[in-house]
Amino acid sequence: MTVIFSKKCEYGMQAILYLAAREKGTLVSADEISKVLKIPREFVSKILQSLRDSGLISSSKGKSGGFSLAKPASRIKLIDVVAAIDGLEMFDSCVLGFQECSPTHPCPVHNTWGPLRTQTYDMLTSETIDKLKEKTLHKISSL
Amino acid sequence: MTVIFSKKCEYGMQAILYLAAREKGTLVSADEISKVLKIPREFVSKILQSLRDSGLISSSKGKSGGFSLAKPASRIKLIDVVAAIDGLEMFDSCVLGFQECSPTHPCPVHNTWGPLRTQTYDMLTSETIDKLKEKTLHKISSL
DNA sequence: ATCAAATCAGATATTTTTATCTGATTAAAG
DNA sequence: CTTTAATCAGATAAAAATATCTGATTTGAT
Repeated sequence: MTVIFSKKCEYGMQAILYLAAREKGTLVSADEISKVLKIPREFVSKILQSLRDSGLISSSKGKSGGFSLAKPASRIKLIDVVAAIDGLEMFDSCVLGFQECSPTHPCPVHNTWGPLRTQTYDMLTSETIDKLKEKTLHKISSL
Repeated sequence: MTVIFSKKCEYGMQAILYLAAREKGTLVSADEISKVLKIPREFVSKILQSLRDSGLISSSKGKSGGFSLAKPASRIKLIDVVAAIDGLEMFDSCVLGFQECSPTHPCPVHNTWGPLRTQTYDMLTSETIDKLKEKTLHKISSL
């Protein structure tokens, strides 16, 4: 049973949205993120580390350390998080799992699937973390 | 890294499409399906068994036994295979992984994601195995 | 200086998915 | 009636995804 993105990726998107929503110059600890978003602490910690490695967020160690966005929220898109965690393979591999699936050797749903995939990609590319800030605040307040 | 459907589901869709394309009253063995579609024999065998349990295909044992569609290809849709194998949870769970995600407590991408998901669902619902028969034949001939 | 609170890296554990093995059963054909 | 080619059920194995543990390091505050 699949749900588009891996748990890691879902958590990563939640976390980075939370960072953007929560941000007022202060650093946010993995512990806080874990508690608010109900993600296992050590797991979200690893995910945050990988997002840092990808350059989307930055971290500082020691007491009162934590995480923050590495660049303006307006310059971070959902697709960046997907690319960093799940990769973009899903956007150019065959939905029916055929090895080669191209315009010259299309799978049976190649043409109907294509536009849907493109729309999905475009959506993830146009949604910046910044644009989603208000909605994230609302969502968080209901957790 | 996710690709929408599980391997099982991809293989299941390929196999049922193959059955429809291949069908001229004859039964098709798991071995043939495995070879043509390059799916591990015992694995596709299990998948075929589960599709039989779901009532989409039927099987007969013994020499010259094999599998065939359990009903007219025009009455089998891709969504039936997805429902049988991966389940339909992906069509009503939150794409960002939030526990509750509803119009009253929407996740940040609830409204942009909704239409895309609906379109995807509709596509899988309108594509019958029968309609995809010709395209499947073309695809098979290139394997 | 010591303590406390945090990240960090690497190892380990658990669960799920993917794949294979074993042997039983069935049924057509020689 | 024996052989052969197939499904079938259940167990097992291997790989990947998810989650946890351990202890080291960093850094601000007491």
